[in-house]
Amino acid sequence: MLNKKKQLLFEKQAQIAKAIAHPLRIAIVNYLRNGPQCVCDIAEQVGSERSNVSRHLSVMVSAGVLEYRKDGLKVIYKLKTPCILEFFSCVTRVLKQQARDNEKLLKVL
Amino acid sequence: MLNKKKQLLFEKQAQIAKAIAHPLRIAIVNYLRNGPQCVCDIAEQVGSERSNVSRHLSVMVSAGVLEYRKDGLKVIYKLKTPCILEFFSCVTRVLKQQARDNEKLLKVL
DNA sequence: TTATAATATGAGTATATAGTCATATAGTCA
DNA sequence: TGACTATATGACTATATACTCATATTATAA
Repeated sequence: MLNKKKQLLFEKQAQIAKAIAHPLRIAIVNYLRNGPQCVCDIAEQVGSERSNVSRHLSVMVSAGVLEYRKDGLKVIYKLKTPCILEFFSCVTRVLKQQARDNEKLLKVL
Repeated sequence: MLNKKKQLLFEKQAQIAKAIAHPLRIAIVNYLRNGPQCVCDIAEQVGSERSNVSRHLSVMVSAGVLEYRKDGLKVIYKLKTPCILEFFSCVTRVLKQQARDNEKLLKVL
């Protein structure tokens, strides 16, 4: 059985993972590779309502993945911990492995 | 706006992120660092019902994060793409940053 | 064959999350 | 000031996810 400390750590880690575990949020993180962007441009880029994007952004801020600054009317969001991007290189490896597996399966059929 | 290909990629990536975005699943992945384990031992370790653990395991298998082999009555699960573990080193960095931020905040109060 | 054990899964409930619309808030500028 | 713009949020609905219990499936071994 796990102790309380470990459980708390796993919950925190899960919160961060959850913060990026959504197609729209991944699209946002991906867009922010190019540098800081306002909500309106992000919404335009990912093709969703501003109110919806605003919510997704605040989830990622709470999780510590993004940070923002205000600039006049606009609010500019940016990646806080760019190591998040490393995660995607692993994810890509997983996807490539899946593709190879599917290929093998196809040959057997 | 995003094209269809990108959207599909982001959905796949989100599926993988979702597969580990849960405290129990993180506990499982963490336990599997030590090597392959059966459902009963995993359930014991993480402190949850076997049926529940079994479901979590199958989610991670579908996402390509885990794989399994049968051994008599037991089913042995293991990490398929250990690079998933790298994700946690980033997550740890995020958490440390949060801790630093909180410290700063405390000093201001 | 029968009893037992490990695992998986259907069905149900409870909870969490996403998305939309309307509205509030705050900054800009004529 | 008043009109306008960007963003955030409350309230709601729809959907997804987690968990539990009962049951099915599969393998083992007496």
